[in-house]
Amino acid sequence: MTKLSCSFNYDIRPVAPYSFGLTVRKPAGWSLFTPFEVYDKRTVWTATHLQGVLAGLKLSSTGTTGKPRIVAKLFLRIPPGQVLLGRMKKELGHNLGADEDISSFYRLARKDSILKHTVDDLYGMHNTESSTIFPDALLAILLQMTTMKRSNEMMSCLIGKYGEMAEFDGKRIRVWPTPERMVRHSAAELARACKLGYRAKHVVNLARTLVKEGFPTTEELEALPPEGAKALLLELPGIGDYSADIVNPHGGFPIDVWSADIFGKLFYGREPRNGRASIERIKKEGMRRWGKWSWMAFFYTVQDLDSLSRKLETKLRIT
DNA sequence: GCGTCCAGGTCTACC
DNA sequence: GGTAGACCTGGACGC
Repeated sequence: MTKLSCSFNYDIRPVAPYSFGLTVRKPAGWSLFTPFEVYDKRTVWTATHLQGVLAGLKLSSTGTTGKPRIVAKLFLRIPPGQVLLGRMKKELGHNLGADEDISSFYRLARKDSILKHTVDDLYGMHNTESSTIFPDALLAILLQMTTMKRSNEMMSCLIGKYGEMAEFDGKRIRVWPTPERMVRHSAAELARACKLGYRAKHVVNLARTLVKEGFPTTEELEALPPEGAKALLLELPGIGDYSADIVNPHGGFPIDVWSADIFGKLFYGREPRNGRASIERIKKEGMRRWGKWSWMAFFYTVQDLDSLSRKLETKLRIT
């Protein structure tokens, strides 16, 4: 347990439209930084690593979607220097999607027969990300070749046993483990403790690669061309085409068996007979249709399945 | 109760 | 360069 007793208050002014509620607590249940964060009406308590430092966060909205304002309270173990604090604030704003102008995506979406519904339903929702690729990469590995129920069990166990606990503002929030923490453990131990099966060796090998060879941060990957970033991600153990599209901060169109059913119905009016065999075809169609906005299109669609099912009179598989 | 199949992919050996 | 088969685990299903 790490006590974070040093705190700093400041305001974040996101680029409008920005819905705080939809962005920090996404309709499909995707967490902001960790599955163990706590919500209370217009406030979220969460924790993550900023500039490599464990940080507790209390975030509230005092604005509106059209005129957004986030009141942030940052909790740290020891006082940082002014330069480091400034970098952490900037990184947090970026990770919250506060600096992202989504107006171009909205212009495309308004003309699209599927997306026009999603941007009405989820107006102002922004994409969010972590400072390093490790949490998303772990998530992607734990989603592979299993049911959602078991993925969630593996994820909870991994974070519960190996993630650091941040204590601040009367809350205790556990965060995704860092690669440095994971390299202390063997694949056999992880397989036994959290029943990760063959995924355990991917988790350990990935952590070892990141610690030993280093790897660009999310911000550094964003500075590369999208395909260059993806090529680097594909070199990592346990990361294939689908996982790379989840992890890539440029976004991708991460089609797996589950989403192939959904987008198959949306594109062609019916679920593919063989989901796995149709992945390539459906992925190509999504990329053709939405281009550089493919990730945002994917993101908005999967957050809005319930409403889309009703509006398009198409039963979409929620889980 | 037991055997088989398969689930929100990736890797490797083989051709 | 393309592709079949193996890979942990546990729930669903048929018998």
